[in-house]
Amino acid sequence: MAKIDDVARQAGVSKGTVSNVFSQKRPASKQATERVMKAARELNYVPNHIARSLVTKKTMAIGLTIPHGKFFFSAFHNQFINGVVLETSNYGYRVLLDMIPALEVKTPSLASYPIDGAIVLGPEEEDERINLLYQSRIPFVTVGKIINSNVADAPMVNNDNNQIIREICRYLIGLGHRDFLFLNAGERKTVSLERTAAFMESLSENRIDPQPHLIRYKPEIHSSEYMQYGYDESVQALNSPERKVTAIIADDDRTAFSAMNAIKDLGLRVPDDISIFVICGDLSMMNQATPALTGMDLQPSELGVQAVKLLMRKLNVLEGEHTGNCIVSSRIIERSSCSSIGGQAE
Amino acid sequence: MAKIDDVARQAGVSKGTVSNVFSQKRPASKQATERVMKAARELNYVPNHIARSLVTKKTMAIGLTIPHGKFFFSAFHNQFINGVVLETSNYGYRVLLDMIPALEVKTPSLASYPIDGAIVLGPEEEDERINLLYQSRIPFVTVGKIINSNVADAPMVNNDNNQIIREICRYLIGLGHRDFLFLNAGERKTVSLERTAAFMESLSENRIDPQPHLIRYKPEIHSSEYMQYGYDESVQALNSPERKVTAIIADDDRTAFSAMNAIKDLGLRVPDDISIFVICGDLSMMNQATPALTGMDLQPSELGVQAVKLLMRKLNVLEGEHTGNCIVSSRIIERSSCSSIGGQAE
DNA sequence: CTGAAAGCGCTTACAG
DNA sequence: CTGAAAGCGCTTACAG
Repeated sequence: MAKIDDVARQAGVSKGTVSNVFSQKRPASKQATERVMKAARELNYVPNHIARSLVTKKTMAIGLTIPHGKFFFSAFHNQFINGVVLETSNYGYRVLLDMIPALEVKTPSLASYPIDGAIVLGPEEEDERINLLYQSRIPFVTVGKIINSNVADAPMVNNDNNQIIREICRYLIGLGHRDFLFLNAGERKTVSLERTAAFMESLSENRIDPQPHLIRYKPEIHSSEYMQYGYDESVQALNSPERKVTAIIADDDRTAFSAMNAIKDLGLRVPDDISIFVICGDLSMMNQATPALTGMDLQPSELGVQAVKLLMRKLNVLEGEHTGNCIVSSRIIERSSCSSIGGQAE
Repeated sequence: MAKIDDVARQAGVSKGTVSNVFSQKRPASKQATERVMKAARELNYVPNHIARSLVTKKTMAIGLTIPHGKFFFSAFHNQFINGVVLETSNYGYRVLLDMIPALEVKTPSLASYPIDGAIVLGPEEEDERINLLYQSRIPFVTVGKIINSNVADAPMVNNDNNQIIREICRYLIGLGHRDFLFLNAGERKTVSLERTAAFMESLSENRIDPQPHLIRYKPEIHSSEYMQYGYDESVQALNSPERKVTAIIADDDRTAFSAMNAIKDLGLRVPDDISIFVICGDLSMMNQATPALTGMDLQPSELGVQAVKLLMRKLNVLEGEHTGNCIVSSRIIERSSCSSIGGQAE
């Protein structure tokens, strides 16, 4: 590959001038520009991204650090990433998919992260990703709250999880439900903690005895086992002789689907016997189930867009103050999987 | 951030020795290693990835170039990317999500791609991504055939699209169907060309008149309009008075779902009136529809894994010959959305 | 096993 | 607007 010296020589200018033409950071005369471009074309020259990065200290990439382990994207992640990629490209940046801890293990000779900033998806308690990023002095934003960490000043984009759970409870309790199976997200996810707290509060405000053993957490599992969680937990909760559960709140669409399968296998019906509410699922998929699933619209794609904006602001790529956190709104999409306790469809 | 000179000074060794300790490319004495590590710890030193890249000419990242435009991941892409990310991390590499043309437009001061190799997802006819990559001399593999390009020697991973369409036709024709609506992928995708060719051949081998206007191609659209394609095309094909279509072959799950909605709205039933076959969809989602959808299992995750392996072999990271192309097997998952033409469930 | 020195391919004050 | 030169932070023959 041709390098800047080759172009400079062929165009009869200095390296600095070639640099100016390509970086556009300093003006170049029309004449010089033309000669440089001509030479560059002839030599098939393109500036070396790495060499440029070394001196500018910018990689023009942001990291998207996804949880490690046998991780599989859900529809939510999917849409979130869509939002991130689309918005990121608006600033001329790229997205580096990063499974930091997994990489650490495999690569004894670690090195700095070749990114200008990072988005941390789904923070957990004592999240190593956050500590790593903090130590590396890489600016980052989180999608979800940081809990139990000495790092607490990172901008955050989030849904209003407290509000969301309260709305769900109000809706379901309004239908007469008092006994819930809550199929929450992973146990260490801070979103789960937020939800559980709000759930307990909502119940006690409504003078309902919270039953901690009916709040379950998604294990860290492989995609193929994914459907098993909702199924097994549902069977266990619904199958006992003293069963009282009349409504299931499911973290995502898959969990809800597998719960539906369990309900069906137990000879029960949705929503006549059991209502199902999905917190974060793909709306078009949920609409395709029978009955169509009621749930929240969390706007995952918008979460991604806002996360990028926040980060770009922190990187001074986007102008404007650090408005701090950003809460993306959500609303209930009512379909047919929840009915009043009498069995009467809503 | 501390740099290599700082560590060398503090440890009382040369830069070269510090480098050896971290890169592990040359042996270092136990003593030197310890002193370097101690100094590094004290100074919080980590090698600068960019500086290293500049001299080694390796970025330790591969690009995943996804189609540009208002692109949204499907469940297929989702699983594919999962396979890519997981496998890539096995070699200590990272994945850079790239929407090349989109970036070009936004970034007048273009630069070389900071990647060691690339995976091109869903090649199209005269695909600019492929030309760009080829010009840049970046090794790449494609997921799908390259057609109508001067670049033809890139390793490829693919499903056997010809075989797949033939199997589908055999299956459906075996059920008595002779009039199909084929809701294919995007018009410029080479996979669509492969499928269409195989479809036409299968029909004529069975003495069925191919009806080109019943082969439709997915427009390049936004996620929210995505469901519209299958719906509109289905309505148009099924609504005409002289309708004969009895089976729909749908590219993906969303298209199939929207077709189902259309069928329902027209007062028809699946599979009694219309059979639906999904080529590339999320199997668990398809299982959740009513009726559960019959379709192919294309193993998207495995496609991703094999694409990475092929690329790693080309980059000499993975040993072994360039076995050339890799065809990932597929099979029909029979559920309840296809029945024999008489209306009798299969 | 280790050190001194050159070099990877750019950008950027500095001077003009 | 342009050039000469220093420097970004590493790795790597080369010599020992």
